[in-house]
Amino acid sequence: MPGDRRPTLSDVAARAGVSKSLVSLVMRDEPGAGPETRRRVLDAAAELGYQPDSRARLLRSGRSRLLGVVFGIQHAFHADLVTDLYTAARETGYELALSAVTPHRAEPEAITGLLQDRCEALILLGPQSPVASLARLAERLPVVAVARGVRSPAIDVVRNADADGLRRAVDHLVELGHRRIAHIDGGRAPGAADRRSGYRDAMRRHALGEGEGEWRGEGERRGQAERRGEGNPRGEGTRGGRGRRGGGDGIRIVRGGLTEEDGAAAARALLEDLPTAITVFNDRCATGVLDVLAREGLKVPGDVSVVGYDDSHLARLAHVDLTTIAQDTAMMSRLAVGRAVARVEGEPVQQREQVVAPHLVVRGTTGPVRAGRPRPRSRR
Amino acid sequence: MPGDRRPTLSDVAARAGVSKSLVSLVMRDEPGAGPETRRRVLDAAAELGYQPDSRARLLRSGRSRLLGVVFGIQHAFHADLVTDLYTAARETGYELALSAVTPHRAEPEAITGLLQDRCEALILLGPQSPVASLARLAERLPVVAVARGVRSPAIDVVRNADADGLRRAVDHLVELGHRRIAHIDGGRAPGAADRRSGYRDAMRRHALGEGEGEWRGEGERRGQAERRGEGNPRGEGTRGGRGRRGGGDGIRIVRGGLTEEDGAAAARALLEDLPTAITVFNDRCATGVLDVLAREGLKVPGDVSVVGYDDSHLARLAHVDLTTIAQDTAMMSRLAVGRAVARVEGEPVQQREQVVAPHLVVRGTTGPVRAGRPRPRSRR
DNA sequence: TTGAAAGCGCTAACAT
DNA sequence: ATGTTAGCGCTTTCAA
Repeated sequence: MPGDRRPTLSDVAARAGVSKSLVSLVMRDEPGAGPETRRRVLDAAAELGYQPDSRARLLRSGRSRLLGVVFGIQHAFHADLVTDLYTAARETGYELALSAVTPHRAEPEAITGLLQDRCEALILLGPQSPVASLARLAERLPVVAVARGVRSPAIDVVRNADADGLRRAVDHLVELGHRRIAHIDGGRAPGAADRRSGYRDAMRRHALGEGEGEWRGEGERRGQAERRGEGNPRGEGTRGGRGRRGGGDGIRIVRGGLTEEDGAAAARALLEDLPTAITVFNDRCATGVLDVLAREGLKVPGDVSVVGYDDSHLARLAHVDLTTIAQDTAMMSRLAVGRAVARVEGEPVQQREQVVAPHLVVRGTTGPVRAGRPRPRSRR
Repeated sequence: MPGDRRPTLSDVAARAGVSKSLVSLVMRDEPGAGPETRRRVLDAAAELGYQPDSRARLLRSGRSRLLGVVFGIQHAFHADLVTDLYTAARETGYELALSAVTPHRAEPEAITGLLQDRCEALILLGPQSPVASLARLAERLPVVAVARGVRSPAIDVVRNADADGLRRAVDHLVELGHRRIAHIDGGRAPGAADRRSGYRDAMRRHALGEGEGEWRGEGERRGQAERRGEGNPRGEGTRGGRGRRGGGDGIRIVRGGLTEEDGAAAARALLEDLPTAITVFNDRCATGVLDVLAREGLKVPGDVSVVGYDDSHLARLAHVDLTTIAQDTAMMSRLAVGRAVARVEGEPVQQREQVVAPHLVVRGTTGPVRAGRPRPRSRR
């Protein structure tokens, strides 16, 4: 019952009739113990239900072999990354210490916890802290930012080529014959600026770039500041912008966001003058778009094609079956863990930033462009 | 830079010109140090960027003040719980240690990690392990199971009154005039059996209970075994059952599951003979139902009313706006943490099982029953 | 191959 | 109010 003291190394040693040192060796699978001794020790440990105390172990050895991971508990994409991070870490002999960012637990708090646990490096998923404070953090221990480009020489970055991803989405749609292609963006979310420019570049490359209009309902101009992605990417300023176009092809960017709701709002804004294809900031947002389209009685991909981003679980669901741009989370996780370990072990490092190529996953929401204008069946 | 040794208590003591004990006291905010000393120590600590080493601290004090939390990283509902668990823990002076279950990291592994961290109690969200192994675990330390009823005297349980929840859903629909009410269940997921019986009971109480038919496509009969909720609740046996009814009111249960996909499949099965209202195992599954209904051109709640379960983020999204049964995650989290702490501190405990009442949250997917039969616009 | 002893950074008990 | 000492459970010398 919970009340007996837990067995320690000494208990095992006593029971096996050997010294603590031997038990220590055996438990860590180090060479230096005879086979017979090894067996006796293992038996004793099993009988006592001995579990090594990681705290004492790490205290003494001076290192924790712990990689701290900060993630947003509400982010499906972070969940995918964490899953792969566990796998990647297992191969390196380091353990993961998880610390969640929640609506009531901000990033600094999540980080502090990990520092007290003496993590040897930090892997931050989509970090929201200002670059300056991340840089300060990096003075204390290696910091790897994943899925957000951080412009600081002190911080390693693993991200996917966002611009490239959107280029692939547009290329795919153009191949299918689409010319009226809109983009629902991610506002100030990490990666959103790059995805916007990827969309813009691709449109121009296909000679669909003329006639770009205002895209923010508030009439606010896009500035440099937003490229830095500072501030909270969620929950503010995501009201759907009004896409104003007089017809013809052209770049058309509507303010979206990270959530289903953002996507739904943006989709409603597009209904006035529907394009034949929509590229969306991420899968979650695309789900909201699909939902609105369905309620309007529009066929996907018959009337409108939709491309998401992330290849999250959502996209793979049979009834969603979303064509999307996949981020290679397994690769990104391996790189993040690898880099963290390299820094901890003082290995030389080439490039501070590692960019992973995304790839297109064609599913059921994209198809050839149709003749004639789709009409929404009704307004909700 | 990462390379200088981190400052220790002794460093701070030396810098402040006092003993380690004083620093220790000050850092823990314990009484016993003069105000002047306190200030000097705090300054020194700040200048050095000192962070206490939780491992050493806990090693020495003989306890970890750590509550281990095992959660499924893909479960949105678990994310809500973890969010609230952090909040609840903060008030008790205990810290949370998170350990995720992923597709490549099973529950036993997640638990082992926490044991090595010397957690003083374990809070398991929707544990999947067999009761026997949970009971064995409970011999070593207090174990609290959340959101799954575990029938073992050794384990504390915090769950919501699932049957009651479904009763509320049915009552609500009946008040709106519905009589043809179906239930899409959660298969063998934790809580699914209770929700089924809640649905059944409520239907009978409203004299809508006659005429229950087969509900599993496989022709399999419901047995006692499934009530125990053993085995993997995900991914198997979730093919949509065929609801066979000849018209008239009655109990109608269709096999669903936990995911959007399960809901979509079940909804398609219902299309043949559409009820006026559907109660669904959970919000995620209900989302799949809504999706299929929208694609069929059916109005919600005009043609069909839908009630979910969980009041997860999904349900709250403006464009989903799902009427649902809310589990009080804040309360459940408080109870779970409270119980874990009580066990750790040896306080006497009344009931092993704490059941939280769910409540109805009326949103936009339920409305008065309509005259006439809805017709699906088309088959997908 | 094995064992004895020191000490990781901290807290608790006991001085002063 | 402050300092001294011992020792948590383990790993790491170092010696046998």
